[in-house]
Amino acid sequence: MISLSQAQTSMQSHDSHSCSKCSMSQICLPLGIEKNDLEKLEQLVQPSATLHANDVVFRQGDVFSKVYAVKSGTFKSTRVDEGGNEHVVAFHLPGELIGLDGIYPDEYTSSTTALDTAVLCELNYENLTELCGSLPALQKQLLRLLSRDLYESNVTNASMADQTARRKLAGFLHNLSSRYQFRGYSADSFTLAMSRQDIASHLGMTPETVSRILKSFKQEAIINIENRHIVLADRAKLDAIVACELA
Amino acid sequence: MISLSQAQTSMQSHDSHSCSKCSMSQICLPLGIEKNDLEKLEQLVQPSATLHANDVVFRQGDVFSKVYAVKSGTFKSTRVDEGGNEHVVAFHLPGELIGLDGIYPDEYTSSTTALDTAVLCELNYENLTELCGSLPALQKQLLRLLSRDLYESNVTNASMADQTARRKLAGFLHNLSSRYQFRGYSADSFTLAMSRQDIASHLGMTPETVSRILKSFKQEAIINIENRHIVLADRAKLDAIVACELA
DNA sequence: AAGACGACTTGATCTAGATCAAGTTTGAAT
DNA sequence: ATTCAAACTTGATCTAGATCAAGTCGTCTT
Repeated sequence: MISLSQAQTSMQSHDSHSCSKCSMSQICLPLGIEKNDLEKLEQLVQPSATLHANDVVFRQGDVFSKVYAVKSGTFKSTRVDEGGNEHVVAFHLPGELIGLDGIYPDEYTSSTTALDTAVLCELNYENLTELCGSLPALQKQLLRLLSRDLYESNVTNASMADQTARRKLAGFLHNLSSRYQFRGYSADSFTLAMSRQDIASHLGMTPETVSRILKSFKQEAIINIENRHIVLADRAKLDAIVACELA
Repeated sequence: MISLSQAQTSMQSHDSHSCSKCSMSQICLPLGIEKNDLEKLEQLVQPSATLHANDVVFRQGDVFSKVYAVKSGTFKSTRVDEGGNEHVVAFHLPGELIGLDGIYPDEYTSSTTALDTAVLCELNYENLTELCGSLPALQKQLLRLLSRDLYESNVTNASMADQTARRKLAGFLHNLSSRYQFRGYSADSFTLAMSRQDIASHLGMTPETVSRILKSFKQEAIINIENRHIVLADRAKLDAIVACELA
């Protein structure tokens, strides 16, 4: 793993950046902002250099000062709890904000690392909230994105408790698929950026169970999976498992 | 259960209200706002009539328009997932905001009901965000409270996955205790407003397991529990279970 | 191309907690 | 006070998934 200081050094900004040219602008913070106001937001945004798998963005406990928007690539946030167990709290796709749960405690509550080649946009939180004061549309969108994270976290909570491992995993694939589709990628065919171990940790099960259930999904022709490339072959069956209509 | 319309009728506002006189003002939205600005916030706040156990505040799927601050009493939010299973997503204590996860989808994502005698403060969300534009301190606090909810939800997630039922339940009692203490109530002696069933649903286990583990905690002199009144008798042992230092 | 270390899979066994099935207690309503 | 239904407890059994233990495969390094 790359050290924090190394990671930070590697995140020198590129010179040119423009939210208006970014493919995520209709999903990310700029959504709803007038074109002439967009410049003000762009002045706050510091794009990162290209990051690689295992590069660390920030560590749990670091003083909170910035939020990050995913421009491309995938990230995971992991948290070590009071008992010393590490859990994958969330995966982050392009257009999503990272670090918002650090606002309240004024420190990051989880560590975030890149899972593949990725680029971030860095925003100083103080400056962002200040700008929100004069751009109602920006304030609105920031609150919307925070609310979405809260909603996603609550849903994950609900679908993790109780449920069988099959259903959790079906729900996870379904969720990933929707998020890819929302971003204009294929809903049925994508590459998992995370390891089986990461998936297991996120869903509260063991990697062995993840492996066995993916295999059973494949045998039942619900998915086709080859290493980390997955094809959702039978959406109806997958949804039926999520909806508890199928064992 | 009282119907939505009944509940709404029962929530006629009281005439007088003042955040400055509310005992939760240093925990709730008013935190950090100048005294002369506080009036503007107070004009937005509509206090509810006294609510009683099982009164419904809003239902999952209702159009989002208001957020609610708990003035007194306890609430639970429950969500029915795609599979038709109901889960307790969160419990809400005085000074906490309810409904924030409805901002993004523009509808409430869970149903909220009172667990005991309680009073709410109702705030129109549009008016609230508008006021945030002119009161930076209010904007800051709203974002902080949203962030706190996100953090709490993530932690719940992490501590629910994986863990033994003993640890989940110890963590739950620890969390409740901290929140009571933060509000100036006793950290070691309180009454559970929620049923064993609700606790079980929130933690992803069965009521039988909750019952058995509470009994074992009592036998080990970690807690003393009589119906819904609980005394945390051995904080060190409880913390040790949360920290996985004790079976 | 060889080596080596993770990542992943597969199988055998074990157990925490679910499920099923009665009880018992509690507190609200008559 | 009595009744009743819901909340809670207790016990017996069962099972999904954890754990333990070898494997095999993939990919990065040299």
